[in-house]
Amino acid sequence: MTEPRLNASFFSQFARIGKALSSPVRLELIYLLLQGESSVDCLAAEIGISMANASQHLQHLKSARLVEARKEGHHVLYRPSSPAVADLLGSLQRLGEDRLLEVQDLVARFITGRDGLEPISMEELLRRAARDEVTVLDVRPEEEYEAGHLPQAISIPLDQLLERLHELPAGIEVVAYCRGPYCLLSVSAMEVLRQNGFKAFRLEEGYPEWMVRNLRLENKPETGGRPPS
Amino acid sequence: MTEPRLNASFFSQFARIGKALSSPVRLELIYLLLQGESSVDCLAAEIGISMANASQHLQHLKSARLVEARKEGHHVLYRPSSPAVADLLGSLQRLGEDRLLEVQDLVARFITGRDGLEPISMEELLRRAARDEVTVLDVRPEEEYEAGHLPQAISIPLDQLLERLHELPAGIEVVAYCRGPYCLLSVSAMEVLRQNGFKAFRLEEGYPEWMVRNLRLENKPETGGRPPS
DNA sequence: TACATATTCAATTGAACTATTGATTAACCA
DNA sequence: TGGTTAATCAATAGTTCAATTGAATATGTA
Repeated sequence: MTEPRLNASFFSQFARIGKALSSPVRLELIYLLLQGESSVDCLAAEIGISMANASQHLQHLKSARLVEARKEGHHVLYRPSSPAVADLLGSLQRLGEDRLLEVQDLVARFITGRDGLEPISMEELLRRAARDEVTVLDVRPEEEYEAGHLPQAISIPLDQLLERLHELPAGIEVVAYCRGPYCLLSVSAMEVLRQNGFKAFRLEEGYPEWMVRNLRLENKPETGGRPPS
Repeated sequence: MTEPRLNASFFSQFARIGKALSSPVRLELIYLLLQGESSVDCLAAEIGISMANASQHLQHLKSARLVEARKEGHHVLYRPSSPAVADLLGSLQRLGEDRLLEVQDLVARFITGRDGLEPISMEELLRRAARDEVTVLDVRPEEEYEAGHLPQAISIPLDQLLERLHELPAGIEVVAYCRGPYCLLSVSAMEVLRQNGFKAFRLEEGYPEWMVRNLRLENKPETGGRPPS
């Protein structure tokens, strides 16, 4: 009988994906790309690295098939290659939060602990939204909103929030969301809103989490923007 | 307003986990540990590497909190630190199978394509098992069976299968399972069984996949062995 | 207590990875 | 056609990583 030893090349293939996830820079690139497709120079500027460096990391991600690229004008636009990427990053984050004390520390320090701003859950949001009790506010940069957002959400990027507060319906509570549990945009947004007399909450999950969960819902509610192709 | 730039240390922490997943050897170690806890020399022997090398990789995994160790006699037994590890590896495999053509090739060559031995699904198995129509056969090494197995499964390791065929109830079809979709034990088992007149099928998923899905079931069926602590 | 076994530690080697720099290609615009 | 911008390529130096070897540390057994 042939010894049914599994070829080691299986594991080498999966290790390619592991390698892609092994650099903080690449993880941040993926994280940003999950907000919507973006060009190399935007990404480089957002992270604060050189374009050549960003380009190389993106090539690395592309060769592991985690992202895809298309050319438009003089820009090359990268995007995640599949919803399974969001899923994988979600698993990674869950495990990290579960097992790495350092992450728990950082979460407590930067997010949860900030003067009792407890977040609300997606279920809670959907419940209140169904009864028109809330304004859903997207505080990410405008391009990310345009690449896709939660249904009924209105867009006011955080840096314009103060001067555009009048656009928000008065007397209705506001739920702000951003890129995800580790993004601080909605935390700051809540502080601004509360200081200006709004009853405001923060959605813990962000757009990528919503995408993942939405894909698993049978009856998907109308999506606001185009889903990432 | 303070620029709410997310500290790069978040990504560095998650990259620790990515690094742990970036070596084929470490992936294989995790894969084996998902079958049940095991000692360093067993793992080293199974993979075919030196003990010092295995030890170092295991320490690497431990420092990323993917595995834990306990001492028993002169053996140190390692095990996955959390069910979330199985979940992460599942996500990784799904993405790999989805995106990496090389994996698809290997799967087709070694597993699916082997003379039309189409596998059955877990749902199918549960349906047939409920009506006592099948014998569920665990063909992994005995220690792995003892560390945990599917309900009602009987254990005959592949290398003993030929001489222990008489233990299987005659006239009832057999569903063999092993470590998972990339494990060839159940493929070989099917061949042996069919050559000896049994109606035999292969469960595509293995023990780890069953664990993950079982954890998500509300009404969990009685577990056969002890769940990994 | 001495010995054998299982595991880890420490040091070394060569290979692989990261970020930087400057040069090069490709697409658009005047 | 020449200029400008975006992106990639190529070469480099510093760093990290993997596997090997041999020594050191426990832990149980004769």
